[in-house]
Amino acid sequence: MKTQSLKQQLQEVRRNHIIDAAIDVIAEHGFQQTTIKQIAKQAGIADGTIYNYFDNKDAIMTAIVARITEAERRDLNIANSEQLDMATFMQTFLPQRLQEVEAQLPLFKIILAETLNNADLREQINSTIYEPSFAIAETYFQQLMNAKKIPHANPTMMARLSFSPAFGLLMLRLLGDTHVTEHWDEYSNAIAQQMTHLIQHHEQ
Amino acid sequence: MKTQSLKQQLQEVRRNHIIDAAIDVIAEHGFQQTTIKQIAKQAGIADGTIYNYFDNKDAIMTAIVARITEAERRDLNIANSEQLDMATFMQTFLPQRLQEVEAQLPLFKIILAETLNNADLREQINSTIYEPSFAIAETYFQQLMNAKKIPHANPTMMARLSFSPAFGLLMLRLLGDTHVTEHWDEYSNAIAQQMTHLIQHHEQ
Amino acid sequence: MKTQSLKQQLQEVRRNHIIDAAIDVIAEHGFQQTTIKQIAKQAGIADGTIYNYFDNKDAIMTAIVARITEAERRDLNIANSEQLDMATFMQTFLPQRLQEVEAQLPLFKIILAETLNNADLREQINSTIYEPSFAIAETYFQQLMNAKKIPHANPTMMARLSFSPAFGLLMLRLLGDTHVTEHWDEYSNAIAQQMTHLIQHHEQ
Amino acid sequence: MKTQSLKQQLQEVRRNHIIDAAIDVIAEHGFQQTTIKQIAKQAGIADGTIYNYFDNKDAIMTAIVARITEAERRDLNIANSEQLDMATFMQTFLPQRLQEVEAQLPLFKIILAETLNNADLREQINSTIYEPSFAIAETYFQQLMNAKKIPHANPTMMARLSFSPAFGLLMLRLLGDTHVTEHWDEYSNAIAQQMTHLIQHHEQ
DNA sequence: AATGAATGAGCTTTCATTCAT
DNA sequence: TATGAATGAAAGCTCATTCAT
Repeated sequence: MKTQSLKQQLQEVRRNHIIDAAIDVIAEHGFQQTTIKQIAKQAGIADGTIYNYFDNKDAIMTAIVARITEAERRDLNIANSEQLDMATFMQTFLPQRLQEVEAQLPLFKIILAETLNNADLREQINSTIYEPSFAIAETYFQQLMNAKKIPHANPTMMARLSFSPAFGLLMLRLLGDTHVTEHWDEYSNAIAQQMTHLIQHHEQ
Repeated sequence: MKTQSLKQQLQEVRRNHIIDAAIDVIAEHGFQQTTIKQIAKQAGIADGTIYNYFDNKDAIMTAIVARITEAERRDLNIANSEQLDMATFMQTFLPQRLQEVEAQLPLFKIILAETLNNADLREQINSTIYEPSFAIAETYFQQLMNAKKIPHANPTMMARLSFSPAFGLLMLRLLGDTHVTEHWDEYSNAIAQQMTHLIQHHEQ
Repeated sequence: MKTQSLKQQLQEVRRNHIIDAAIDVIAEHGFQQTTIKQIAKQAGIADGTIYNYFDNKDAIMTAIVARITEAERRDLNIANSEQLDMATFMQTFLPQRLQEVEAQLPLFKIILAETLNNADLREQINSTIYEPSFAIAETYFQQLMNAKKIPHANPTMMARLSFSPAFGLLMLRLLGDTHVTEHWDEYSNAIAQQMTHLIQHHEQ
Repeated sequence: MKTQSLKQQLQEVRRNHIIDAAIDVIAEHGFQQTTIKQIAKQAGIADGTIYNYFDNKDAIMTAIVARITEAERRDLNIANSEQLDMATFMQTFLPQRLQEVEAQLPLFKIILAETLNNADLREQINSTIYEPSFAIAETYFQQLMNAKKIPHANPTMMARLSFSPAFGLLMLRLLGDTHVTEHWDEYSNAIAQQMTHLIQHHEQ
């Protein structure tokens, strides 16, 4: 555990306050469309103050990405360490995570939109989150195949096909589908079931 | 069919030429990051000339959206009119459409990114493309249910769950997943199968 | 001779117009203290227009320096090519050049002030103007020494000592000495005489 | 002598400490380019503390100027009071002072650069240092003329012409001439000799 | 119709200055 | 008195848009 001086802790609090404010306004209109003035206003501070906490506007995006990256790394570690059996994973862990996603929707929206437009960020997200996540899934499927618990197939493709429904559902949510938004819990459960089903009956 | 004067037809050709150029450069770095100068250069014309064909920069985005809207409307009409049976639809029409998507990836990317950032555009896309498409699917599923060809379920939710895998796969592609990109045909076929499977065995 | 298209000539004219305006205002308050807005106002154009002719503010300084550099190079070539004997050089060429300096005082002031504060510019001026000028003078003195027309001495030091009076006078002028300003012609003649005298009676 | 309270003396010490720090950093890149933060850092204090000793940034420049002004006034008084004969002045006092200049080069550089850019400061320096210095020299030369120790001439012009070599040499030094920098003692002696020579043989 | 130079609003960023601690 | 975070005016620069040619 890190011990921080009071001053450092205050700095951290204020920095997070700015990131929160930034997420609020950026989620509304996108990163490029959001001005430093807007973020400052949302945070209730002056424009210049932001530059006491971030080198430049891009550094705010970096901090937002770091937030997701750290959250994901934590989750990956959990997923890795818990060594759940498939049934538990699919019926308990996955739906839970999908439901948790709800709290992070603005974050996902920001990063997704920016990732589509920014090759550097795309590369970064790919190498720090996306690929490691799929690598874990692939290993997992491979183990299940070796143990004959699921039919033999290409684990790389299987991983992508298995997670596509969840990705797609997330997109529908982000694009503002009313029914998905209003019945998010049902959908997330259904998707988890779907994934289980797909994995069990997978054939290439 | 509208008959257009030669002058109008020429106008239309040049307008489309500008839209093509715009799609090329916008797909690279996003709409906001693309300048009128870049579009003009790509189109081989002067900045000012663009304003003879579009009221302002936003109108270019509107035109890009219109292009997809029209393509979708055409496809919806076909889907509607052809009255395909489910097997044909799933095994022939859908994979074909997913493969066709490849040619329109830049277009999807642009519109997706912009849709995430722009509430007005989101609303517009929802009402002109998204909702009508799902409405058709819902009706279709309802008919299948009534004919007892598939199990009874909530067609609204079923539609969304059925198309999520395809949406998700498209996202993986847009986010630059190497394996999906390199094996697009296999993936699109697999997704079509998956959708069929999901619909057949749907239960809520 | 370069032949330029009309468009290029117009560009050149407008560019020079901006440089002229820049010299006017910068000579008043210095480069750093002068804003793009001030230069634009002096030139009678909008701020943004300046950026059609210069990449950034520094490029304006570079252009100002280039003006002096080119003028100096021209003069160095003349001095080199004319192979003047010492008497002619000291009594005709030098006073003439000192008097001509008057027209370029604002330019000298700007570059001098900036040179004192900017190590990069200092290095550039040193290598393109300062050192080549002294190199010519040193060679010249060396030749005179070899020909026994002047006493033997260290030509490097001699060059610097000989030109110091002229430098010093220029400084007095730039610093606003009233008497020097009002009797510039007399001073410039006297300095030329002084230099001749110094060279003739040089001893280290 | 003023008697100051301990508090006042401490104040004075800290104030001078800040001025020293300011001279160090300003000499590097110029007054405008130097920030209060840089000066504070160099002085080892906080930004805000500077404002306990100076009203604003300009006041620091004023203090730097005052330092030179006082040094000059002290020297002028000495020069005035000592009533040196010309030979002693030229051969002893002047070279000594030129060599002393070396210690004050950063100060000269700062003030020179700022004087070129700032008309108010120029006026101030002129009236407090420049003109009084030349006035003394003029009087001195006048006395020598009256005593027939030097040829009759215009003492105003003579003063300026006599000191130009020293000014010029100082400029070469400030502009970074390598040879002058590395042989400063030789140059300062030579310049003193030169000035003597010029005064002795002066003719207008 | 096509051009592209000119425009100026609006952006990011800097930094002298203030003031609560 | 010393601190340094907060402030916001003002800078350099970009770029959608206009319009004389």
